[in-house]
Amino acid sequence: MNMDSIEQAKLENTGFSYILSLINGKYKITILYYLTAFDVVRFNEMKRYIDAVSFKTLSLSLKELESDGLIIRNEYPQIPPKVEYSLAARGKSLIPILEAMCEWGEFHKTTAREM
Amino acid sequence: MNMDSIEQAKLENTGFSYILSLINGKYKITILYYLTAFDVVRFNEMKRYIDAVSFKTLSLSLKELESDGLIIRNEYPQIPPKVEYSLAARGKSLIPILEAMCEWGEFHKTTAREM
DNA sequence: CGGGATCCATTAAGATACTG
DNA sequence: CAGTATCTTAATGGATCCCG
Repeated sequence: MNMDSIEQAKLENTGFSYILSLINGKYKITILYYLTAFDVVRFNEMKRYIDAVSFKTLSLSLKELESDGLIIRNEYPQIPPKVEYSLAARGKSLIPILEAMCEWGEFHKTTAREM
Repeated sequence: MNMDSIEQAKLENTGFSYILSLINGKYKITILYYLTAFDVVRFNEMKRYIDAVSFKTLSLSLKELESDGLIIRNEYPQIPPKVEYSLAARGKSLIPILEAMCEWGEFHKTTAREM
């Protein structure tokens, strides 16, 4: 994170802005979290885990995560349909970050908020 | 991240949902990022770094980060006013996560998105 | 300079019904 | 089951003016 001037400090085209663009959206990190915990999750199963999300938002988020290469969509051509989502290699490489966030939250959620 | 059932899988009141609630909002992580990089940043200076943000959103985000104990607002009662923001201890403890995100992004932004 | 207040625009997200 | 389509609502952000 070496920055010497305001010009260099601009976030455009940095790795940081890149990762932010991938995990924006209310439920994306949550989706990744469940895929980390359960490895393979079906559409309606994910909907049950995150019951606040709507079909539309879930569907859109999964599509974006897939096109960003973070998750894999595996469709079984059968009746009734079956679609499984799992982490792609890129997504798996995010696990340490997700776990660090989880641990940070566990540790700090009970801590007093004062400085 | 041990989860054995759907019931336990619900995110309410977990550390993970807690940290998500702190860093939601389009620019909060970015603000923390700049405070990590520059230690002490004034209001308009921050506005210049993140030039896409509006005064209102920046102001609101800083206030929320402050009330969540992540940053410290230091006001100098002078004319013209001067207000400096810096990371609180809680905020500093997030630095490893921010750096991990940064590194992940740097490494993956150029990588092909294919599986 | 560092905001607050107000009003407006844009975007994200939700509800519901429907389909292969 | 795994979505899509449509419509509606909520959340977020932006522009502008103002003040100590």
